[in-house]
Amino acid sequence: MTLPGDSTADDGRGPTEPRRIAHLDMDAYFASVELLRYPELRGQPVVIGGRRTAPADSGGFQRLRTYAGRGVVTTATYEARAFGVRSGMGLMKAAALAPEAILLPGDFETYSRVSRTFKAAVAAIAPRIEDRGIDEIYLDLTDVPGETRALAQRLKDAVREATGLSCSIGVTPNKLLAKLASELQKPDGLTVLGLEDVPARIWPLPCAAINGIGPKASAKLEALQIRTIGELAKADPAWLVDRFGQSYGAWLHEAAHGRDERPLMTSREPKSISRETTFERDLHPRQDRAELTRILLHLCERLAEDLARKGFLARTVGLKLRYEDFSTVTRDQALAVPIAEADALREAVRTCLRRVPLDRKLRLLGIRAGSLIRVDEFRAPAKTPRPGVGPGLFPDSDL
DNA sequence: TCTGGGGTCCTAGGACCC
DNA sequence: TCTGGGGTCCTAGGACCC
Repeated sequence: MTLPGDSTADDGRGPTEPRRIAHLDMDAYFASVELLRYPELRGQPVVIGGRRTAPADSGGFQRLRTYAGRGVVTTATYEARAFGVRSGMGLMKAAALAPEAILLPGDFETYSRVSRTFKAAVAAIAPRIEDRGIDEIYLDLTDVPGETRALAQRLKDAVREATGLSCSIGVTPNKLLAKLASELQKPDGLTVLGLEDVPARIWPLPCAAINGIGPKASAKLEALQIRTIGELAKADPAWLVDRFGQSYGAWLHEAAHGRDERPLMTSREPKSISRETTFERDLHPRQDRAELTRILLHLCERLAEDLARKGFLARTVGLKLRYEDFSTVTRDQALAVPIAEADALREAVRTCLRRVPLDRKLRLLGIRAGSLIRVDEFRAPAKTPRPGVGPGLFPDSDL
């Protein structure tokens, strides 16, 4: 995937001069933040995940084996990973692997605050940053003075100074390689690679190590006898295009050779805001109608709060249902007038709800505000009348 | 052991307009 | 009477990422 890069902009470098792009990734982030708070847990297997339960136990920590529910592992310490525990794994499965591991509920407010702290520390040294979520960023070091490795070490030191946490950094000519490089020596890693290092350092890795090759593509490649990035690099591009389509096939070939011209995105506008929840037990649209209605109204209120706080209006509203068999359906509704209030969201959701099958138990409800526009860029044509609100969201006839 | 919650991007068909 | 191509919007689903 080659986009016109910004590497030849008017920055004094020649057209062939490589960029210096860093990927900085916090090590076992949520778990590491918790270890700052509970140093006595250091060295133990600790798993973050699940919902905050009632204040619970008297002083002690909850053991994973006592968990019952539908939560997944958000992060695990390296000690817990040694038992095979992985991010995204169901907590019940993790409990079978590491029953004595400590289970802590996530505290996202704290993780966000620490995230802002480490990003500010980095920005003081390298201000061109692409935010990639709570625990990772890309940096453009091209115009930051200093020898590459020393500069990367300075960044690591600044993060540790500001937060007490370790991170791993990869510095390479582009984002794709930087992401791969930051993983190579985790935790507390520092890896500098050039394009010439790709055969020795990148080609032995499995294809799924590449950002953008997920479980599906990986399985398909494996079925084609392609397991490593090196094997992918040797595949004929036309053959890849035949099997993966023009766009993805061509990108696979470029990625395997470590080529990537994507520029850093130092700012972006959100495209959608959503809220969803998985129930503790599956709910039936008929028998549990009242509870489902209550949950959906609560989601509308939370989404309305999000929109108001961030200053956006929605021009489309989406509904998402997940059935007991994990199959998922979505319905979208475009709106003549952008909305943000809970009542209006509820009316839009009601029209979506009329278009989905409600004959099976549900495990998840979600709603989404899409095609966002900023409140201050939209001048409402006076007061628009809203449709009246009825008693329940789920229509009697279907339920 | 059945799989969270918040996002982005891509594809593809149909409607509709020029 | 039939054929057409391009562009945009809407909708649904799916892959992928953190």
